[in-house]
Amino acid sequence: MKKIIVWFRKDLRIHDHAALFEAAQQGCIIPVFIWPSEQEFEYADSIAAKWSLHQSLISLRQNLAAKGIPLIIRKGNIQKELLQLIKETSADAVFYNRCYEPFMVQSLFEIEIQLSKSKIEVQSFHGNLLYQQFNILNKNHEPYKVFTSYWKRTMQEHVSTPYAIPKMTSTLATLPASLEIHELQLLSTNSLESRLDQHWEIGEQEAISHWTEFLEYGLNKYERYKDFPSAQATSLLSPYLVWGNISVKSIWHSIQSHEIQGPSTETFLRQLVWRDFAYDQLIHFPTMPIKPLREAYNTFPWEGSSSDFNKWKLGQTGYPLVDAGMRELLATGYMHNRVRMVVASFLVKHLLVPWTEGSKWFTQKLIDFDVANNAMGWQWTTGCGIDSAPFFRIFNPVAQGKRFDPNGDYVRQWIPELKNLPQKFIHKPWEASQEILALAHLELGKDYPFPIVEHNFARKRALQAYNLIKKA
DNA sequence: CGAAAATTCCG
DNA sequence: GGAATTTTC
Repeated sequence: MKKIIVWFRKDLRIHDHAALFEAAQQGCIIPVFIWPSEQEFEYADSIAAKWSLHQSLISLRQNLAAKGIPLIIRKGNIQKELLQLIKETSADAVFYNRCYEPFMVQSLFEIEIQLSKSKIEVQSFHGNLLYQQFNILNKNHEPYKVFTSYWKRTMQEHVSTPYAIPKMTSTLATLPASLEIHELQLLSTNSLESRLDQHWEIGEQEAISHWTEFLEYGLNKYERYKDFPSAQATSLLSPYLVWGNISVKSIWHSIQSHEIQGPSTETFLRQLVWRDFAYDQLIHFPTMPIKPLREAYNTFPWEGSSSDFNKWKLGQTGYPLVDAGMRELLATGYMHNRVRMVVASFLVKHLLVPWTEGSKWFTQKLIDFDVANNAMGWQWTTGCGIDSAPFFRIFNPVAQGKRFDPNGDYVRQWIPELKNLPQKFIHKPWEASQEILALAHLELGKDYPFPIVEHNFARKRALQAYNLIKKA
């Protein structure tokens, strides 16, 4: 019987897993996970996402063990470890679902050369996105540069039917060596990250039950409330999509077959397609995580100070909505999407700190950190990306607060020192009179900072900086 | 006529 | 997002 290594990477599940299903049909399977030791691996510094990887591996190992299949875990150079494993198990084939992280693509290029030399069968499958991106090109056979066109095009594509959980057999008499999950050292000893377990339950079953509940009770409210951070109306699916606890194709199909359809359905599907669009960009522009797609931005006169950057990180900018978001991130590894846009815009445009610095902070802190989404998000905000917000669209943090957190509930949740301020001043405490501040037991400059930069000044300064590269 | 609302422009 | 311009009543 053919022995097939199923190489798990960002698809840590047993449902709708193309490589696992096909391998199980064709032979006996050897499931493998390898944590790359190279610093170039995009998730090497992702403290929060590594925590969720740890949980995801526990879940995958249990789900496979329940079927009598052991998961082999390794750490090191993936090419070396894979070749070693093939030797140890005398495997005939390697099956895997395609991943698009530049590090993985580069490593795979070398691995496939090695494997073809040693006559090992290699099969890759479509599994982690809705659509096969190399099929999605515009009429000039170029990648799409506008989301709406991309969306219209993908709406005409078929999303392949999810795979069932396969019957699996393992006939290995002796198991190759495997590390214990904790030996991957994915858990940080940092006190902030060790509190992630108070906010999240990560795993395949958790992902599915979470999604089922959202589909039943949350989706119909999505359109109306998704932009209000205090409404908790988003799906909170992103942490489960990073390591593939749940299959995005399964999500898509469960929405299609759901009896209740409404305006929320399309809005939600668009969000899933944005994720595909991010990967489409990453596939065509692998430098996207570190280089602006619009070249003029290579000479942008960034001048932000490290002290401002630190205040941003800690949620001490003096703008309540910005600070609430940054504190939510520190406390939970998560931030509402609307607020992500506001804090990112503030860092880049009000503080003139390079977007790559903000991107690094998100890389470390976000539980749902994903290379493609994060790079697209920062380039979108900065204005240097594909179909991005133009640079001159500079979010006013006070106006955004009034619009999306009208009662100030979100601000009060994450900035307790402001909790007694009346609604009128919750997004601009510096305008409150001494009397009102006293009543709210708030001393500005002591309990909560004055704004580190004035909005209109910062706005003009940003536009001036932009004018310098605009001519180029 | 003037104020307010809608549209357009910038990328 | 915000300023400038045009349309509406």
